[in-house]
Amino acid sequence: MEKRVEILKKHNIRITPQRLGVYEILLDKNKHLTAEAIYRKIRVSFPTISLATVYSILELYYKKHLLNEIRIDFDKSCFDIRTDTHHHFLCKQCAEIYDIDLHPCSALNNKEVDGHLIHELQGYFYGICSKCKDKSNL
Amino acid sequence: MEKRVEILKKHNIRITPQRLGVYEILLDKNKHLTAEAIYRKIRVSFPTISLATVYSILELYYKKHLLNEIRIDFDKSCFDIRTDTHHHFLCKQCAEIYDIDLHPCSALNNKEVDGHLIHELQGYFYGICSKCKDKSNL
DNA sequence: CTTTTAAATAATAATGATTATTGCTTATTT
DNA sequence: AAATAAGCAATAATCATTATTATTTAAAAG
Repeated sequence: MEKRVEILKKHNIRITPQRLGVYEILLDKNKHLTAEAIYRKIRVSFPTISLATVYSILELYYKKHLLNEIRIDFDKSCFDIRTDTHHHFLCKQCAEIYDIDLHPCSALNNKEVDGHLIHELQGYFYGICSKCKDKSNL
Repeated sequence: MEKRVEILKKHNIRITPQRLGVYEILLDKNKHLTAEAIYRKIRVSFPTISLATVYSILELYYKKHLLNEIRIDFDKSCFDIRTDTHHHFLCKQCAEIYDIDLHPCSALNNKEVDGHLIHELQGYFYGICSKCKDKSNL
């Protein structure tokens, strides 16, 4: 059985071409896509798909823990197939989002802070990315 | 000169009753208010104020670094007069937002991650707060 | 203290991301 | 192959935030 099909079935998700299409786009190297960006991409293979369908598929995947929704840009959500805990950096100049892996993150090693039970942690870094920094220094 | 007036003047902000009112509400112990919540509170003393004015005052204060905007709840921004770096916890049960101060935060001590220049860091923790946890354990 | 004028406010409309609705279509079950 | 439960497309609705504009007001100057 194909890998994508296998994963979706494992999570009790009914297989449809639209769902496979969205999943494939998410798997692509280009990460942190907005719903709108996914919509634009999937319309190449599914010209009649609607944006609402993209949202509903993303919501389904989120509930099944197949993706991570991040809101580093206040205006819109981005979606990421990486579901292990990691953080994000948003460049204020080029708007690119980078993954950030903090190795010895004290906050992550604890299950609690101030007596509160932690289920999830999102770290959002804002600044100027290395590429833009280099360009300014020319 | 009154304290609030002094602070606003120091930041080259023209004094208006509406601005003083919003500032007073932000100073109140009840932190992390949404624009809507601030609007509801200030209408007691300024019944004709409009929500757009509240937003414009908040934007002004943000640009002058008099407040911090957080987006721990995806749906709406919250505003906080604490401008020093600290993090936040959102209880999934009661929706209360708590301040989190991480003492030895490795991420904060650095000015860079992966070669990117950090200007700002927002840490959002999600889970069950101590109060709700205690209630469940009765 | 009045006049001036540049900025702030109120009222309202517009925007834009996300969600809800509904009738038709498709995937699984019988 | 028929039945049925779920998914989809199209579209409308929602809701936070932003833009617009005419009116009002705060600060500066006379």
